[in-house]
Amino acid sequence: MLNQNPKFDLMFQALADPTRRAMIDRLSRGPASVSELAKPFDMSLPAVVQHLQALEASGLVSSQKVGRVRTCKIEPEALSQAEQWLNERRTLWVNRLDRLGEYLAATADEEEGK
Amino acid sequence: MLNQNPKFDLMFQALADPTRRAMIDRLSRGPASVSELAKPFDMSLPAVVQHLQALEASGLVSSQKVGRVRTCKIEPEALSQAEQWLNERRTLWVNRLDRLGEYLAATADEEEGK
DNA sequence: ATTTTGGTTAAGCATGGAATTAAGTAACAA
DNA sequence: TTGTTACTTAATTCCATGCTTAACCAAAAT
Repeated sequence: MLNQNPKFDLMFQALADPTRRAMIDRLSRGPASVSELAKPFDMSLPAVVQHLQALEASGLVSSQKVGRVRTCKIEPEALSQAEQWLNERRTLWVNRLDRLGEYLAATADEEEGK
Repeated sequence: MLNQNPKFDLMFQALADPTRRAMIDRLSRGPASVSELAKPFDMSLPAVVQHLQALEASGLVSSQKVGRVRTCKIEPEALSQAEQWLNERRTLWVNRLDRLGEYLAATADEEEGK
């Protein structure tokens, strides 16, 4: 299916939960089955699967089932899209600050040299 | 107060809402008052202020009141922290993929040369 | 002094999210 | 073939979120 347009609502929503961030953290170290993913959490399996669904719906994680085990992995492109959204806004702001700094410096120079 | 520890729950929660992302987008172009921020939205002022509170609680935005107008601005450090969280996990995964690629390549070479 | 502007507080409502338990299915193992 | 493993589905509960209106307050303008 390879849907490429970023679903920021779902992505950031998915990232807002500590359980789901822990899952991403785990998956960043390599693929895992559902029950492997569930092991660290004091939580029913259906609860874990619901978190997983949130992660998949957002595109941050994908999975495929072989036999009876579903293996999950990170989708780095999606992570990257969220990253970029933040980066663009931040650099816009920071560059604006820089230009303001230059302007103030220039103005000060003029004052000095007048 | 200058609290420096990242509140990822609140940050990503704040980012999950399109109205709040639009506000950050607006603020990336420069500071704004509450009513300036509210203008683009078809929404009551209290609703906008509640969004703003979510943004401030997360640390992504700060504001200060002078006279009766409250001026809001982006906190680039907070943006950066969220960005880094994503980046660290993504690069971990990608590097792992690279090493796996190298391993497979090396194995193929051995096969070839045996 | 009165009105307008810019924002705040509070109460209430509707929807959605995180968890549970219980029951079901399908693959693999003995 | 019978049991165990690895999930899946469904129903339910409970709390959080996003929004509304109404009433309020204090600074600025007239």
